[in-house]
Amino acid sequence: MARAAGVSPATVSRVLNGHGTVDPSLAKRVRATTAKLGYVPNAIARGLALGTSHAVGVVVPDLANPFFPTMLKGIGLAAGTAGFRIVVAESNERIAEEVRLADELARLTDGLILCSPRMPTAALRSLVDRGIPVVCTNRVVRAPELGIVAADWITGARLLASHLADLGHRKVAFLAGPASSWSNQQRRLALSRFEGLKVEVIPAGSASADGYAALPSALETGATAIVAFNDLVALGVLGRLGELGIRVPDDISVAGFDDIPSAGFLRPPLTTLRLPLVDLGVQAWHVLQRRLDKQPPGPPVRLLPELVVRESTAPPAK
Amino acid sequence: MARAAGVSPATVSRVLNGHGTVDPSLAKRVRATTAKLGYVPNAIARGLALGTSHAVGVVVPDLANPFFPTMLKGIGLAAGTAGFRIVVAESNERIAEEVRLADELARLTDGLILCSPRMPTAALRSLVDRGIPVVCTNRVVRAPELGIVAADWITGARLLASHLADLGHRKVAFLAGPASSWSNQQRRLALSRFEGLKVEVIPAGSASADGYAALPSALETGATAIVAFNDLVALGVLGRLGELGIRVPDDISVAGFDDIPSAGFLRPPLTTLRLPLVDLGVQAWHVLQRRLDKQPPGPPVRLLPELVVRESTAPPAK
DNA sequence: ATGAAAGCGCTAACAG
DNA sequence: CTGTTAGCGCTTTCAT
Repeated sequence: MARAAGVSPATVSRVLNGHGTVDPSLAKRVRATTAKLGYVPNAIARGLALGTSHAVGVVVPDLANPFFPTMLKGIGLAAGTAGFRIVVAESNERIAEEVRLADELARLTDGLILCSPRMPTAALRSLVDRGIPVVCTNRVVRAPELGIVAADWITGARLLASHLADLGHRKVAFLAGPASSWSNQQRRLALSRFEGLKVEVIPAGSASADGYAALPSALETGATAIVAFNDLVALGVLGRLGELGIRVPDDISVAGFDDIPSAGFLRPPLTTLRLPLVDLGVQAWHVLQRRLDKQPPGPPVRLLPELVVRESTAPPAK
Repeated sequence: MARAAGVSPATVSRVLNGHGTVDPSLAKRVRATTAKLGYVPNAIARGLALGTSHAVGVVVPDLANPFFPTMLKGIGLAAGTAGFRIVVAESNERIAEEVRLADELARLTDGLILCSPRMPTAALRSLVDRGIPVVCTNRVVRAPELGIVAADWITGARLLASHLADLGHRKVAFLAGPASSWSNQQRRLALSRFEGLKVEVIPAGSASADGYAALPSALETGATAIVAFNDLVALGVLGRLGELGIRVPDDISVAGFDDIPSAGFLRPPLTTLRLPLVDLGVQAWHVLQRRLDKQPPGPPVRLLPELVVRESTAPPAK
């Protein structure tokens, strides 16, 4: 390339990166040549020389849950503005896979955003101790150099519990998500501790099929309302309920978490806790950027979910 | 690292990559040292030296549509087995963005998988002409070195049309997707050409909100069945219909395309055309792998969708 | 079987 | 303002 334009590689680098200063006529010649040859700098070589890939790794448990893609939009948006690209990997909710991916991405990129990670705290710490800039979303872990951006599910779940209690419910079934999920623990805890509501915890999972499968057990508890770990699980619940001819909210109330895009279009529209997901992604990027700049991550960012009351919750039947 | 183990870098490289042959005792020492230091080879430098990144880029129009994540699972699975990583980017249905991303990823990776690309054929050809291994899913473009993996929507849509006609429907409304979408064109074409079914085409889009918004126009046509561009759009339709108190399938039938994971959990469960998405992803990888090995892509792979009849379709009311 | 040396494509420091 | 030089961290001939 340099030869084709009759200049040195350094000059090419200068005009392409807008550093130093170059004689306009030379610059023009270089640009003309790059255009003619369709030349594009090799990002790998550039990364090696600069010691930075201008890419960050993002690992998510499950892309099929709209929760994560929505957050990715936010991360991608903010990172793109700063000239960074994101590399996303999916762990399929498997912890070992998650650790492996984080490790691998760390070698390849400048930093990591771990979304709702399920890995042990020690593994998380080890990443940080290796000097890798990492931010963790939806999980709070005490570690000085770890960035944290998480929802305040305790307050959020209390909002929901209080909505249900106000409606007159006294006993609710909570269809729990993955045990290793911090969000799940928080939601369960807040619900259980709420005064005036008896909550039965039924193990379910994070997918619609899990909700579908767990519904009968929830029914057996005699609860008048069902709170699902997330909207996907609630969707499965709604499906099974419809199949059984049990009406929502007349016979039983149902609520979820996350407010995925479909939540408002279901029949009945789902009452749920909305998290500003795009914003959450943007914030995660900003915290990471601070770490990339060798600055401390700053205090944990906590986002408050908003209760979205739709038609799936109502006073109990009797 | 090499010094720490008291050997040359070449030897380290040999034991880590299992190439050449090294004295077992040396190999052991190297391995011990790598373990102690927690040393991991720098993927970037490795990429430069090898001339390959062992990564492929995947660009999708919209991660929020479960269609794409599901396919990504397939690609990731197959690619991972072959020691490749995938880098995914989202174009948000914007054509210019899509072209830019493809371009950028091409510099960074060894090959490209473009999912349902909306870019002009010329742009697609330009990528191929630059010698980049690329495979295109859900779009058929004649170009010798371009790999193609696509659904046979013509046959698929005919399956659906015939199901509807057999039920007794004579007039259906098709809520069309993005005009630049090949799938949309194919589906619309096959439907329109079907004998014995009058189809009214209503512009909608690819998201639930588009279905929700377009429903009134569809109703005005007096159609007894609505076919949505995809399941997400159908979801919006179902939501609006419920809101209006119009019963499905008693008053009107609804069908979609794709069979996203929620389709079976909706009320009523949605009749739709299922594509083996994970398999589609796996196939896309295999075709790309052939190109990475400098082989021709082979003939276009066509997958036949399967009609999944659930409860959202029934004979027309009157 | 092993080490020394060259080079992947680029950028940054240093001369001129 | 521009070319020359060195080097990013690794792999791979080529000698030994």
